[in-house]
Amino acid sequence: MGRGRVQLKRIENKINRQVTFSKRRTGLLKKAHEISVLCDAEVALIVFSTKGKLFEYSTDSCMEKILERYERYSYAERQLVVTDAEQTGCWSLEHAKLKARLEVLQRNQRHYVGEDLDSLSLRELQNLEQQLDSALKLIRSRKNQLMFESISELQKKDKALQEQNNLLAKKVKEKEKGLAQEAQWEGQNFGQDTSPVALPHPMPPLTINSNGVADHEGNPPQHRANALLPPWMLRHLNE
Amino acid sequence: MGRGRVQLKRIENKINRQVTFSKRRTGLLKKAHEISVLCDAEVALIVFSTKGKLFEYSTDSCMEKILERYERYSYAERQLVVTDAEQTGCWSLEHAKLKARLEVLQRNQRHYVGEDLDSLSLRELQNLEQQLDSALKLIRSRKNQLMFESISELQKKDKALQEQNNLLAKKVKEKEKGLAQEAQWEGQNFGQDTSPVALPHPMPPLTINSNGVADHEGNPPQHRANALLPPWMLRHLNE
DNA sequence: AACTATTTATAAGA
DNA sequence: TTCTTATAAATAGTT
Repeated sequence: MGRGRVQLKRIENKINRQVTFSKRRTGLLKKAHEISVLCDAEVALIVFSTKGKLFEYSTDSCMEKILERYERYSYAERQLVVTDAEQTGCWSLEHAKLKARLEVLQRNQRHYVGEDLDSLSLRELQNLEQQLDSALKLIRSRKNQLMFESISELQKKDKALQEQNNLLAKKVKEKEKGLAQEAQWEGQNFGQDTSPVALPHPMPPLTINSNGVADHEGNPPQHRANALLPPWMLRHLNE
Repeated sequence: MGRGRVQLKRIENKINRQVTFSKRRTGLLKKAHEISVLCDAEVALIVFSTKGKLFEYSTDSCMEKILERYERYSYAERQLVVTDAEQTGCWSLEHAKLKARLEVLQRNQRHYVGEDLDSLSLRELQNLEQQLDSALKLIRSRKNQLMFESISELQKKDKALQEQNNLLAKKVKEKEKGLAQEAQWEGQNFGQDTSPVALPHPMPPLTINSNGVADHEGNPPQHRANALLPPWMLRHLNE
């Protein structure tokens, strides 16, 4: 569009090239703006002159926004990359993957606590129910195992303490006797309370089914555990 | 440049806009390429259509290189310089954070499906149990709601079909009468089977408790639902 | 997707 | 650079 045809090759005359650059750059930016407005498109145009000067146009002056959109779009399209610039891209890809995975997990997590269920189909709900149901069984089993371990440990301790108690009581009695004799001999007596200590919580007999699972039928399990256990046991639950 | 002036504003006619976009896009890309070659400039052009489709041109197909150059240039210009190392560090920090969060979520997720329970204390187990228990309640409630919705919808359909069926049966009978009369007159009869079609699954009466939750006590819920529903219902469960 | 009447862009000249 | 102008290119409306 001018007084002569132009071949598509670098203009060798420096002045000419500079002039043409100036004119065409103006035209290009104008056309970029036009298509953006006329056709409701989002355009980003970046031009570096030979000398390194920057000219740019972007729809609504949101260059960064558009470039980000571009990155997202083109990463989704692309697959693997290698060079320096591309290594950066690869990292960002990793990042995007991580993010996506995180989102999936978070979504699942919400489902596991019973939130956001409206987005699930009946089939999915059924799977979820099944999964939670069996998880719950495992958890209860483990919980009971831990509780019974605690109990038997405490029972052992209890027994050991009682024995020690008896032993001490015996010794004290013997000492008393000796002292009584000395007192007979020396006319003195340092008397003490030496009756055996009564244990506060005699353990009830416990029966456990074969795999260590106590039965939970229907009702709220959390109250259940508390109701079954004496206070000292609850204190023991704090790990 | 066409048969009429064009005002610089969005083309309202959708078809026109789409056509114009296509034409101008071609022109724009061509011109971008031309200035790039003729004037030895580096050009990056990104266009998103209204519908979100991407079109791009970049000198030597090095979009990323040019975008990086742009970032450097424009950051330098804005004096918002973040050094390369800093940028990397920041990004890597983000990355690490994401990863950590992911790990936490994954750990939780395992607990939610009843795995890796040995690492939990009795207290934690109890919390988990409680959480899953209430989630399960919510899930079952939602599931039942969905099922009942399906059922009532199908009941409606059933009713409508039955009515239509009756109507059709009536019509056929009338036609038959007419034909019979004709046959009397003409000595012929084109008889057809005109009895109403029997519906295969008459719905049982359903009762629902106030918040749409059917009771699940103890046993495997997945078998439960299947056992409760006739085969046609199960087919309906595939969302 | 073609066609073509016009408008627009721009090469060359001043 | 900028303006002018002849001409090439682009494209709006039409088929």
